[in-house]
Amino acid sequence: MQAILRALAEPRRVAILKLVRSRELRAGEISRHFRTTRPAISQHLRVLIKAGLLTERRDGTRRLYRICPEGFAQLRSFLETFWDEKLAKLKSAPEGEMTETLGL
Amino acid sequence: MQAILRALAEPRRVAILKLVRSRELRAGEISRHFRTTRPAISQHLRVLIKAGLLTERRDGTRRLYRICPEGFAQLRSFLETFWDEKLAKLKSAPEGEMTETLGL
DNA sequence: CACTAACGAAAGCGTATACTAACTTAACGC
DNA sequence: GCGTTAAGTTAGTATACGCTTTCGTTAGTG
Repeated sequence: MQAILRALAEPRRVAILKLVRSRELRAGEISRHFRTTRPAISQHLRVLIKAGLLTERRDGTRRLYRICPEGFAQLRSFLETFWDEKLAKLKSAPEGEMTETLGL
Repeated sequence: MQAILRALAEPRRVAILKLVRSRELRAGEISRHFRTTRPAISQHLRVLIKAGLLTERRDGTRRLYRICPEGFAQLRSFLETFWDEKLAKLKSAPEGEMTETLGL
């Protein structure tokens, strides 16, 4: 979960996701939308893929990128516990990251 | 928007939000749930407030913290454009952060 | 008015991370 | 096979960010 949130913390990565939101795009097309260098975008693409928000598909020498709905589904269900407090109380009784709490 | 996403990138800040999700808590109570020092948590609280995910209320020498639904509402509508692509195409025709695109 | 409790603010420090520059790899056309 | 196009990988570097320590502030309590 944290990987997803960390990935979205970078404005450029969000912008990339917006680009590929509606249609599949090639790496070159994506990087051409930004003023940074191509390797910089390439690194952002790795982060997004690792987070599960993006998928890569190879076509010859080209690489095509597309939104990965699974990652967003995960994010969605995670965030739903915040705008629905009743749900939250049910879902997180033992609470994942609470290993730190009450504890050591 | 980026402030919200940046705020959520830190695991401890997410944990804090989980704590105050159901009930209002004092600063001391919150920091007692973690092994870090109190100022560290205080800084996280500032970030969350600035992002609009948390609200502060003073009661004498105490400070009480509570989830701020407005911030989550903002986040929600932002993310909805990702799991509903039809919506995305309508909403972001000129596209906010696209100042960088096509452009220089 | 001291004294303590409950905090936040400021400064300093170490690490994580996003960038650039150079290099490498893989597929295609001739 | 050789060059070109399309892309990722690998250092290296500069800045951002989170943590700790110390100090400051405000409100209760005798």
